Amino acid sequence: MTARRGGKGVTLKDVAAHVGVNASTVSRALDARKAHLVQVDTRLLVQGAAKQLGYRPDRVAGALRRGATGTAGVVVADLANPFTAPVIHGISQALRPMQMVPMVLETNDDRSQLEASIDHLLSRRVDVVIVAAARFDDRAVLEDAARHTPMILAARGIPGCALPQVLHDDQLGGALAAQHLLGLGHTRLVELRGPADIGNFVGRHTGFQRTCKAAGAEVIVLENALRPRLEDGERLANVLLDEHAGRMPTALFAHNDLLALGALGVFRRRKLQCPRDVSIIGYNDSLGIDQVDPPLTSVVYPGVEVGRRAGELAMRIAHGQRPADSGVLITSELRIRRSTARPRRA
Amino acid sequence: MTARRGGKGVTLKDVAAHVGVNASTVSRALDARKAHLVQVDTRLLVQGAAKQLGYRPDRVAGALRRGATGTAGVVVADLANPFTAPVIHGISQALRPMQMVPMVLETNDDRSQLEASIDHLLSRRVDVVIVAAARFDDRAVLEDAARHTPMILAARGIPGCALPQVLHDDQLGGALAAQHLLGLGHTRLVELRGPADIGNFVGRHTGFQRTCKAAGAEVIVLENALRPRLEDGERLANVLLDEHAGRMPTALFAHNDLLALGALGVFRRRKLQCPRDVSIIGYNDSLGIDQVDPPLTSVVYPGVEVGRRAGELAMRIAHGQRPADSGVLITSELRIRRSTARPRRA
DNA sequence: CTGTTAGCGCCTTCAC
DNA sequence: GTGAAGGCGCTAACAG
Repeated sequence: MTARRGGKGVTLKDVAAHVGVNASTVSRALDARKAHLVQVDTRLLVQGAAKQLGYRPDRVAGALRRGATGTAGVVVADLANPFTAPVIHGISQALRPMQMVPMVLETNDDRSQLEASIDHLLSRRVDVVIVAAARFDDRAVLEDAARHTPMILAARGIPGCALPQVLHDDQLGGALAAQHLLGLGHTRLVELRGPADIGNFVGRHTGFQRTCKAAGAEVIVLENALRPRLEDGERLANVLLDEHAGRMPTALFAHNDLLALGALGVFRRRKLQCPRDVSIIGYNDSLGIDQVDPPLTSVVYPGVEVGRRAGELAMRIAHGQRPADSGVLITSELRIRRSTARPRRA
Repeated sequence: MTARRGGKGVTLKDVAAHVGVNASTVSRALDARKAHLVQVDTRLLVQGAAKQLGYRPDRVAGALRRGATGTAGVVVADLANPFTAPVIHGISQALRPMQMVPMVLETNDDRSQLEASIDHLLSRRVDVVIVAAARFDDRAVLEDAARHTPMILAARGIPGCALPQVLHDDQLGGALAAQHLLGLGHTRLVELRGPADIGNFVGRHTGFQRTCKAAGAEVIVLENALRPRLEDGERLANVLLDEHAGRMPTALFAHNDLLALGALGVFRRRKLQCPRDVSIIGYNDSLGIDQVDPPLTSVVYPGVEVGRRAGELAMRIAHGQRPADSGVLITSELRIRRSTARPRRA
């Protein structure tokens, strides 16, 4: 079927020679945008020969010539975090119709890996970079890189950053969580906070804190999680039980479902029932979280939507349209399940 | 800090002009493998100038010249499936030290999208392709593509395929599941099978079936899931309850955790208790599956390991070492939790 | 409509 | 140890 020459690929020249025309003609005949410049019968001839010889355009050479590679960089913190995959999935959805391909790199929330990733991507001349791994102190690095290649922030924002940002409204999410718990009658609450240099967690905290304050409720302050994972949820829950035993809160807002699950496990082991003794509310509405015991109330994180919108914005930018809306906030909603209830009579 | 010229990037020539040497010298001075060919002081001069001007090598041009792009294609079925992320994570771990960058494409288990993905990747001249989305009838397409660019199969195998394969031992996994259930005393079982043209599910089925047969146990045959997701688990569980009400099995082996969770939900709604009325065993040992009610017994799928091994093999191949071991099987283990128990007295 | 020419930025001979 | 030249495969600009 597909032919091959001496170990190397078939080039435009080969096709041209085979048909007996010039390489430029082949180039034009095979480019949808220019095919009309070529006489119908030669075009057909060329297309036939191309298929017969198994010609596949070399987009590396094309990219060098044109200055556009048809690739987008995607920088994420951690692929293993269940929060990440939907975002990439959304980005991927937006790229496909534009025939763009993502290069996906992980930072592990490490600054030098972020820099290395950006370096790789810019060296490979991606047309645009989507950063879903930003921490506050990465701002200078990112803004600097953006002077060479357009960049946008997705999923994780940096306040005041000059780059376009496509974010979820974490502040609203935090407020929704607070409203729900306050509405149930809780007056002493606690937060399991994610790292303080990641916008999402700051937003969730701000929204939650502000809403609780306004209602005159008490919020116990715990240290932030180092990484918002199961183990840190366990650690913080133990701290809470050990150091605040006298004044246990009746409700807990975890900045993500993993932290919530960690806490839930510790509570169970230490004989506290949810929601009887503590109501728990998570964040992300992760897959399967409704099958947990008890099914977890959680703020929906619309990861696919965030990714898709970021991807769409990136595509517009890559194609030279610098759009007016240099910021998108995607709204939240709360999925109420059985892990939250009225507090027991005090 | 970083400089820029009239909207374009800094090139080798710019650095050369700045130092007053030839571009070849700059090229050599900045290439670790050739730097020794350059006098120490000119080398330092060049390196200084490069940094000062903010020179960043153009790997697109380099790739054209050298014939290697330093990129690997990664083809997955579905990024939103929790099974996928760990595999990519593992691949990513293997690529990083080799300074290679993955281009990640999704097929949605659709043949034409698989072909389009491969086309994209080969056009962009990736050095190697890792396919983690293979279905049995993709064999010809994949083997054909492999004549142009080295390809390997990861996570999902095709029996008898000529490409190197890095797989998990699904047959062992199915056997482990069966042994566990048989050991508990179950004699009438059922399988929630994934699609029949995906190697993993065929392997799980074979291992399970064979082990049950050898023990003389009865396995109820249900149609395969169309997609191994929650909804299909629900659908098949309903089919089971509606059509096999008279002879309900006491144990269920789901080909993945999502199918298991779907079935679990239906059973609960229809007043069957797990594990009292039905034992359930899943596959993948997904994150958080131990927090479900009841905590799910599951066969571990070592996705990160599979990805890492596949990535390592791909790296060796990309660097020209065609290795002897054209197949790797990664072992399984069972995580026993509370969703499986002895059957009730019949 | 088609051919010719001239690079895109880099790296690898081959000279010196 | 360094420079000059050529070309990877493609496409845009300019002729004809």
